[in-house]
This record gives sequence, structure tokens and C-alpha cells, in this order.
Amino acid sequence: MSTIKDVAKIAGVTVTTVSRVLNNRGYISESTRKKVYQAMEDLNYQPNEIARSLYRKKSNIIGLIIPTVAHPFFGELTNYIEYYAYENGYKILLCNSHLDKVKEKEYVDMLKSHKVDGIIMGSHTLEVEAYLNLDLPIVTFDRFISESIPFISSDNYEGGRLATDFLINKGCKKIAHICGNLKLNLLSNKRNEAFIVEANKRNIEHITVQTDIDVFESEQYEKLVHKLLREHDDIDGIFCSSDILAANVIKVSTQLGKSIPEEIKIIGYDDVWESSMIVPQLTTIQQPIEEMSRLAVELIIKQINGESISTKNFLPVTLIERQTT
Amino acid sequence: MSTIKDVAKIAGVTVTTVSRVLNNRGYISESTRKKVYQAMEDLNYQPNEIARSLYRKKSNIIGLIIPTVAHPFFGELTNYIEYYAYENGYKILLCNSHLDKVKEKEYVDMLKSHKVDGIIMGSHTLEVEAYLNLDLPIVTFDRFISESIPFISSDNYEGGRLATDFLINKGCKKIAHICGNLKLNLLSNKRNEAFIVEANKRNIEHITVQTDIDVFESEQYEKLVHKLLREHDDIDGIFCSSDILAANVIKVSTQLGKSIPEEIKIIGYDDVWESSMIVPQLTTIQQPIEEMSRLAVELIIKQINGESISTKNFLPVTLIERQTT
DNA sequence: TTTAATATGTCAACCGATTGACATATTAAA
DNA sequence: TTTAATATGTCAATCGGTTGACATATTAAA
Repeated sequence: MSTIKDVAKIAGVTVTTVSRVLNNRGYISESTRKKVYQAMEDLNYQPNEIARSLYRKKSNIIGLIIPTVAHPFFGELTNYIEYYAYENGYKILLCNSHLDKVKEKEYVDMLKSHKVDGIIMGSHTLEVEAYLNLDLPIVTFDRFISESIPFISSDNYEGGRLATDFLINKGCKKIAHICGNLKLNLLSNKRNEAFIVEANKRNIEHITVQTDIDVFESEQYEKLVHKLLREHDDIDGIFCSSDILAANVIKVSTQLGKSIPEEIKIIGYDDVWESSMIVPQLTTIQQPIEEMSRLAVELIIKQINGESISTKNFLPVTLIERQTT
Repeated sequence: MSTIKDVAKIAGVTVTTVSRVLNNRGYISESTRKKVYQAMEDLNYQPNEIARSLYRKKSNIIGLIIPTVAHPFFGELTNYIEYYAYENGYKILLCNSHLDKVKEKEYVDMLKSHKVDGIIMGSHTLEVEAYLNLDLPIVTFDRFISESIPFISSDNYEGGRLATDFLINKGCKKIAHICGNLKLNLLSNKRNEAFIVEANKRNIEHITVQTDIDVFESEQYEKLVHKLLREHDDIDGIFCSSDILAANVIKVSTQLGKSIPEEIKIIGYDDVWESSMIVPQLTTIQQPIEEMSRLAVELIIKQINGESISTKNFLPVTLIERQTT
């Protein structure tokens, strides 16, 4: 691999001059500029970004920690985040924590060692302090860590309210909400708050089911849903905290011979691409995944540049009615 | 951020000694080692990987270029690749080419500038030469570029044969294969070869439909499938070159009131996680995604270490029978 | 007691760029 | 003709580690 010195030699100038051309600094005549460019082309030269990063103390890399990119929601999010990062001259170092505390900690340390310019966190298995002492720009999804750490979240309460109301308006008499572990202190817990408030307001019987099951343990999920529907045969509406979960519910309901949406109505959350692909197409609460991603990148970059940003970022949700309600 | 100098100062030793501790070189007494570790802890010190990379000429980063991580197949692949890379001390720089030639070229250049130790290519929009002059360890998925560049591929011919035979054995009289653009010179074209050979051998009427449609353009896909089923109302079996495509076919078939699998049988390819989640569950040709990922990482690392590897790597496929056949 | 292994220090080069300070030459404007 | 802008060179420090060469001191084995 050729270096700036080789370019200088070939072009018959000094490295300082080459550097001036590369970085558009100082005075450079058109002829020298051409010579230098020619030499770079001849040598197939590309500046060593590692060396640049070292000197500039800036890697132009953003670390992204998520549970797993294999999850449709995070897959879409990652796709957009990478897209917007690249648009702004940043690259993405990908970390799948698999919600493993040890791994997440290791990833955070690794990203610090690699001198990433910022971290976008979609996984939060660590204690608050771990994030506070990071000394790096951060943006989190769906978790409030402290007043100083910006988060991005959909309007979870409104999402829960919309979903619950919708089920009730569609005539459901007994509804359930299947959600993640409420102890995790995520902002998505607001969905359940809204669910309870709305159901009580309308005097509708309701059940909340928490689960820690990994998304890809479909069997476990199915057991859970089976159990729920067996113990409460009269449930006629289920609000699921993710579309993937909703897909599981559709599957089990079908297995049990319950017709959708006549006997049981199902509503998801996220509006991942799959929700319009499955049969029956899923009614869901849409999170603006692309906008969330764009904003995450924007907030990280603004922090890197020392610009001020708002720490609480709620994005609107939309109910998308399809065939399961 | 503290540097090795700060650690040396606090520990009361020289940077050479600290470096010796860090890299386990030369003689170090237990007491000094402890002092150094203590100092590192006090300072919350982590070696700057950028500086290390520069000196060592090794970044421990692998570049991954795929069409998009939002596609379930590539999402799973990426998840595993990142997993195995991390197991071996490598990190992943993620690039979504979106099958854009310009972008793919830019990504390749960027990865070279960033001095990644190797590139795993799941996207191949460029000409053969572009990959040949890369001067970097590469592994590709599903594309033969040259004798010198290793590829990983499922046994596409066998996959095509299995799928076609299965449909015929299930009683299909007129079958179709919907696949990508055969001009792209991918190894997956073998699926279509097998499809044609088997259909002819059994004397079964068959149609091949090529498409360049982006995976996420569901509407376009639906139109295509609609057209196919309108023009050939008697098609009773479809072999789709991806599960996502098969999901589209299920959707359209359902819309057209065709019962699955009675009136039309559908078989996919990949066996992404979604295929067992959808209703009806998809019969498909399973690619060993995890093994392909593991192998990709292994082949890259062996190349990095100068070990010899086999360039042609075919992995076995399995027919997974579910509800669509 | 001599020798060798162990333990640490000093010093400086190196990885590949960037940059500031300063010198010098050419050209163009006042 | 003087002055200022333009153009390039020289030199060396810097980013944060790593490493080789060599010196020196302590300890343990022969």
C-alpha cells in the first residue's frame, strides 16, 4: 500500500504539499494539484484513515449496540441508521448484544477503545451508571437514563391508547396486552399504562402478560399465548408490544381455530415490513422507524459537533388498520 | 482520555514497562504488573486501538457489504457474522449497498481506506475486475468471481432439484419458478437450471419468471405475481427463490381466493425465521445460514493469517416441509 | 563466586498522516 | 519599484501506542 510519501515522490513535491492538496489548505497551483492527483491515481493511493483518525482524534465511526440485527425492527432501524450515517460521512460498527449484560459491557468498552465518535444504544441491559460515565456522545432508544442523555422514543402512551381504544371500539369485551418485562424501566412501559387506563375508563376486562422471552424463541412464545388463550377463552382482543409477537399470536389463534378478526382481534406495534406481508395483514401501531433512525444519527452528530440538542424526543405513532381487527 | 504515559506516571514505571504488561512481553514482576493494572484501573485506561492498529497495520475490523440488513436473510446472516467475528476478536463495519453500483464502489474504497483486514461481500454489482484488484482478503456469497476468490454458496442445484421434485411429487402439473435476474451471473442461477431439468425430465409444464424488483417493493411483486397467475390460471405450484418472495405469493394467492396448498403449492428458499412464523407456514429449502456465516468469518480470518483455504465452498440444503405444499 | 535468568529503565525509531513555523521564490497589484 | 499575494519547500512535532537495542540492577542457580 502506497503512502503519502510515495505520492509526494512520484509527484515530485513534498508530503506537506500533498497534504495541502488532500485537505485543501494553503495555496496550491492548479498544475501541482493535477500532478498530485495524477500521482495518487497512478499509485491507486487512498489516505490511511487510521493515521488520520489518530491525529485528528476522530474516527468518523459510530457504534451501534442493539439486541440483534436479525430482529426485523432492529434490522430496519440499523439499515436506516447506517444509511443516514453514511450520508453524513460516518460509518457504523455493529454490535449485537443479544441482551447479554456481559457482552453489552464488553461492546461498550470495545467501542471506547476503538475511539468511536458516539454510540447509539438500542440495548439497555446495564445499570444507569454504566452509561453515565461513558464520556462519549450517546443516544438511546426507548430508555430514559438521565437528564443529560438524549433518548428517542415513539409516543408510547399514545400508541397504547390508540391500540386499546381501537380494540374496544371494534367491540372487544376482554382484552390482553402482551408486553416485555415492565421492570426493565423502558419507556415502552407507557403502552401498558395507557392500556390499563383506557380499559378501566371503558370498563373493559383486561389482562397484562409480561414476558422475558427472547424474540426468536417462537416455541416459548407459542406456549405462552396458548396458555393465555386456554385460561381466558373469552379474550377477544390482544394488543401485542411488537409485530413479531403479534405474528405469533396470529399463528396460535389460527391453530386454535379462532377466526381473525371475527373471534379475536389482534393489533401489533412497530409496523415492520413483515406486518403487511403476512396473512392476514396485521393491524398495528406504526413507529416512524426511518425518522427515528435519521434523528438518532442527527442527535449523535450534533453532540459530536458540540451543538445543543433536545434530550427528550418523542415521535408520533400512527394506527395502521389492516386485516386483524 | 488517559494515555499509556499517564498510566506509566501513576504506576511509577516507564511506558515500555506498561507496554510490556499490556502485551505480555519480556520479564515483568508480579508486583509491577499489579501496580500497572492498578494505575490502569484508577485512570479507567483503555489502550487506543487506533494507535495500535496504525503500528500493527491491523485493524481487527472486517467490512461487510450486503444489499440491506433489513432483508431477513441478510439480517440473520449479519447477526451470525458479527457473532463469530466477535468471538474471534474482530469487529464488523456494516455497509448496505442497496445494490447500487456507485455506493458499492464507494464502500469498497472506504473499507480500504479504513484498513479493514478483510471484506465479506454479499452484494455483487461490480465487474469482476473491481474485486480482483482489491488486494485484500475477500469472501463472497453466491458468486464466483475468479479461481482466487473464495465463495460460499448453498448447493443451489440441489436446492432447485429438491424443490422442483417435491412440487411434482405432490402432484403439481404446471409449475413456475420466480427468481432474480439470471444475467447477474450468480450461483443461485443453478436453482433455475435444476428447475428446468427436473421439470423436463418429468414432462411437466413450467415457466421461469425473472425479476429485478427490489425486495421491499411489495406492490411491484404483487403485480408481478398477479399477472403470472392471471395469465396462467392453471399454475398449481410455485418455487420462489426467496422466502420473502414466497410470502408475497402466499398473499396474492390468498387474495385471489386460491387455497394453499390444495389449489396451489408454494415453496420458498432460505428458511428465514419468518417462514415458520407466517400462516400458513412456509415449506422451503433451508440454507444453513449460521454455518455459512461461521464459515465466511473463518475463511476471512484464515486468509488474514495467511493460511490456505478452499475457494469453492458449497453447503448442503434441506427441504423443510410445512404447510404450503 | 561466577553465570545466567529476571526485572526494569533509557532512548529512539516507527506506523501514516497533519500541521505550524518559517524560509524562499515567483507573480501580480499598487 | 515596492508590497502583497501566491506557491512550494524544509523541518519537526504530534497523535498513542509498540518495539528493538542496549544498559543496569537484582536474584537465583551452578
